[in-house]
Amino acid sequence: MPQDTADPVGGRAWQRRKRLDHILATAERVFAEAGFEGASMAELAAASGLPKANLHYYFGTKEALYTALLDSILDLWLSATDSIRPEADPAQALEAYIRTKMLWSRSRPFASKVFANEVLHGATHLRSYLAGPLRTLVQEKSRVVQGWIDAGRMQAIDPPHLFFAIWAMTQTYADFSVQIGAVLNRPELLPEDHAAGTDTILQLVLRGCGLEPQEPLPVAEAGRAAVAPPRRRRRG
Amino acid sequence: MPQDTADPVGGRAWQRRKRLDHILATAERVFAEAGFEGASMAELAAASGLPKANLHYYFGTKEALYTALLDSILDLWLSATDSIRPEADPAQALEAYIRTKMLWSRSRPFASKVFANEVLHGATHLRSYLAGPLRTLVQEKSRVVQGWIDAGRMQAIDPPHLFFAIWAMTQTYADFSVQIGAVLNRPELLPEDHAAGTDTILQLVLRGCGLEPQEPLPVAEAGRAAVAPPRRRRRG
DNA sequence: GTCTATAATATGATAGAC
DNA sequence: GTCTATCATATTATAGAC
Repeated sequence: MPQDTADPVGGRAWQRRKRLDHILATAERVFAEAGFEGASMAELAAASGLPKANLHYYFGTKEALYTALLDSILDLWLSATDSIRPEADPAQALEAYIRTKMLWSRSRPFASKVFANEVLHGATHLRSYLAGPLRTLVQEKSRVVQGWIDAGRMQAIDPPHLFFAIWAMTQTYADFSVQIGAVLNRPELLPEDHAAGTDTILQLVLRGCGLEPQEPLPVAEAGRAAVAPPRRRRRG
Repeated sequence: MPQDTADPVGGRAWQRRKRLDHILATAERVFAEAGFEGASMAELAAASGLPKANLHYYFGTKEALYTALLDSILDLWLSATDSIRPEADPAQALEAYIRTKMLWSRSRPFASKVFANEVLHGATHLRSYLAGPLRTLVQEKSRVVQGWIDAGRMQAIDPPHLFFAIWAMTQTYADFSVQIGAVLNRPELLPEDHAAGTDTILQLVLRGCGLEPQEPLPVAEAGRAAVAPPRRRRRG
């Protein structure tokens, strides 16, 4: 061992990274449930099984820990729109986007809640992200959607507001899961609830954009037997 | 003045009521911006122009003030679904409901944020409301919607999840206004932004439920001129 | 690098003068 | 009824032993 700058796999830096990730994962849950001010360093320490001072050693301040957590969430956030490309089929692209967002609401509900809490309270730590990368992304993807509209490939709609609607409908299954669970009379949301939500959102967006196969419409002519529900795959 | 139990208009009780309402109105804004733990009694006092002890005199504890505020918000909340009645026209009823919800997102954004914050953090103070009056209401209104579907008056859809989607899309213009404003590059949302949002939500829901006049659909046949946007009244 | 003990401050709540 | 002064506690943060 001629040099002590070496840091092989399993070394100190890796140990450190592992501990940082463990703290961040715990903080995601605690901050999601209590908010920034509602969560105390004592609570965060207890939840991660470490002494309070240890958290300060790794992150300095509570706010630094919080912003590190936000950064780790935003990394994930921007990549979801990959399916929205000019050459893609509009229906398939929107469906893939909605399914991806719904998957995250189920797999990363705490991340969604931390983000929601931050925006709800003014996005003090997110201003530059919202007005920067996010706005750029929405502008870019809106041009793609507008291109589909101009080419007659889908019904006209205001593209940015379409994105706002999709974000709202998908993220509500994470952020407002307590309300949805209470209304559906469940202790917590089941996979089939997410599946039914996905079906509903897909129907609203795809039909709303004129992208669903238009089955015989039940317009003014009642008296017919109830139309069969347009059940999609992955039904619960 | 033979009896001192009299309390005419302009009397002490009225003064008291006025002051309570003033405190609640201020608290709505402060709690919306900071959350329950994030808002301090000192901040609430400063915002309402009263000494801290005065707030404690009127409400006792911070939590009592907060729950009083929540109650005043819930009173408003349940009345929005009045238009959803069996004999109503589905399209008109849903449109009226969506417009009412959007109006509140514009006129009472702080109330919406307080509610959102409470649900986001587990709805500790709202459990009985969510599992009680709200669930009952959703069940009742879902039967109405299912009746419309069974009568062939609209496309099949999962009624509770339709309500979740409408809540999410409309309330996002209050709860996430900071994000929407940042993306649209505005210091704050303009009336025309709310109008464009209303148009988008109406299109998704009404067309999504098979309730919009089905204009010539731009299905597979491109090469045609861009279809005219289905602009609704009150456009910005 | 890790953790116990403690400092410095902010907060919810109240006693008691007016 | 109203408000100033103050208490008791909880919180962030750090000093310093190991």
